[in-house]
Amino acid sequence: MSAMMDSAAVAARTTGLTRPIAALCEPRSLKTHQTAPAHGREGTDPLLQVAAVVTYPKNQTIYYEGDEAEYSFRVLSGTARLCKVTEDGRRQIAAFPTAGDFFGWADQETYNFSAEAVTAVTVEKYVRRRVEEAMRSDPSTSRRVLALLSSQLASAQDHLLLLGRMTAEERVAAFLLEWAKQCGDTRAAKTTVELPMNRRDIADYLGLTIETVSRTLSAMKRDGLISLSSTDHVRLNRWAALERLATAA
Amino acid sequence: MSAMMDSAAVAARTTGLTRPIAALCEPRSLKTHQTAPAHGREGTDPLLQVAAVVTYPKNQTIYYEGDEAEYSFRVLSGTARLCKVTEDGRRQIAAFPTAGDFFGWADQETYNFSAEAVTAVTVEKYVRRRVEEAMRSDPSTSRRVLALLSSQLASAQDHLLLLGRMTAEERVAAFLLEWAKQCGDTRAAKTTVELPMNRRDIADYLGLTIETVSRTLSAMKRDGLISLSSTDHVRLNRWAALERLATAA
DNA sequence: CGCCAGATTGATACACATCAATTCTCGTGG
DNA sequence: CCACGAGAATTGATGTGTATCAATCTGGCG
Repeated sequence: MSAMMDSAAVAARTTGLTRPIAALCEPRSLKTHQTAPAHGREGTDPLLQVAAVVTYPKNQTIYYEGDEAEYSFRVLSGTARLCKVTEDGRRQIAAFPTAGDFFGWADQETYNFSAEAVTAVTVEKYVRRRVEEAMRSDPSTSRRVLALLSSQLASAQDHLLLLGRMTAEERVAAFLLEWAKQCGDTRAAKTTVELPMNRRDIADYLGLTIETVSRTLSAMKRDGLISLSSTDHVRLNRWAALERLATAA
Repeated sequence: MSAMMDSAAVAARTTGLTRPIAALCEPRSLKTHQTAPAHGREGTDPLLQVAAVVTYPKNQTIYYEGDEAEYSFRVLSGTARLCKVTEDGRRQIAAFPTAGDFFGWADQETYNFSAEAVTAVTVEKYVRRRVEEAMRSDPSTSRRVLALLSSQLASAQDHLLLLGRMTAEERVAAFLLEWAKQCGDTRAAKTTVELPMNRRDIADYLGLTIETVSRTLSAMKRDGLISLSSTDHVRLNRWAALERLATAA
């Protein structure tokens, strides 16, 4: 996923692609990597355009908390982060949207979290007003959006338990498993997870410090739970043991 | 606390009232008739029922995490709590739904948090399948549900910052203000907030222990930020100071 | 009045943060 | 190809905020 990063010192580039709203209503899991969509390349009339495909380079801000919530997004490839920073610099990351994930839907006027690119990230960018129109005419669109939202809600709620009640070790274990699962690595005995984000991002997601994350990973390595082939490649050696930690058994 | 417990050794009681789905979406009025009282956690024919008004006594479970998510709810009066408990007994409360709040919507098959009555709580109980039908025929219902869901999502995300990055003092300040605001007490210089939940509930909502909550409240009292006329009536003496704490300035 | 669950307060422990060096990684240019 | 930075990660020493353990205290109720 770092292949395209360099060329992306350029700011976000908007293609002229038009995407059908159907992409939102697809009944099947959206977690499939879909590369360049069918090139419909119809008229560039912005009014006819429902979704544009946009790529943001690593670390670029997609939108700021407080911005008018004019667009919503669906990730095609790469990883983003949704975060909030206090006045004195403390940061909390709410989620790392990856391929198939939806973000930026706000019913209020403004976004209440910022969105940034962890790696170079390609998204479908929807004009919210258009999506609302589509929902009005097509109930299945509503259902799809509803499903996406409620799955986001469930994730956020699960994360509350992690932040409120889990130990550092449990948080890290939960994080590794969550990432492994969503990478599609289905509990194969020994899977290797690639972590696109750095230690600070992980720490801010887990409500810990970089040092604690690092120490915890080192301890897990020492105990044989994981192996670290490189700083961002983790092999899960003892899935069951990690599961036990993650569920706070 | 045992005031009503006796009369309420009985399980939740379903009144004969029929509520139109209109409560969820102003314009329409699907009418159904359903008078069967029936005790227990169900007992009425769900197929005929769009929304029944049900009252749960203090501390009764409305549904369990993992139950099939057949109903969703809207609070008419009283306070509920949405919580999750780990195998070893740690508990996290995600929210305290009060009048007007919607809960129990899950797109998955099962609830992923339990719901319990903090005080006696009266709710509108919707058969989800019916709501889904209504959404299919009336887009405004979808919009309404969507708005409710996304506001829940925003609250949950805000709470992530609190649990992940705030100190005990900041958490308690944020909690008091949140409760004061949602009680409609509009920043009158000195407002008194009534807390329907006990210290354990507060602690489990804020990711702290009872002792820490208690100590923090005592310290705030000592410093003149608040007054405690009784254990569950807090007067906010210095709103601005509390706001400063709550926003982690 | 006296019970008892809930709340407060106190003493101490400990998990994680903070402060402070290294060590690792990797991109860059000689 | 290797030296060289410089940021990122790790590791170490120490501090501290909150948990834990343990008494009281309080207020509603029989």
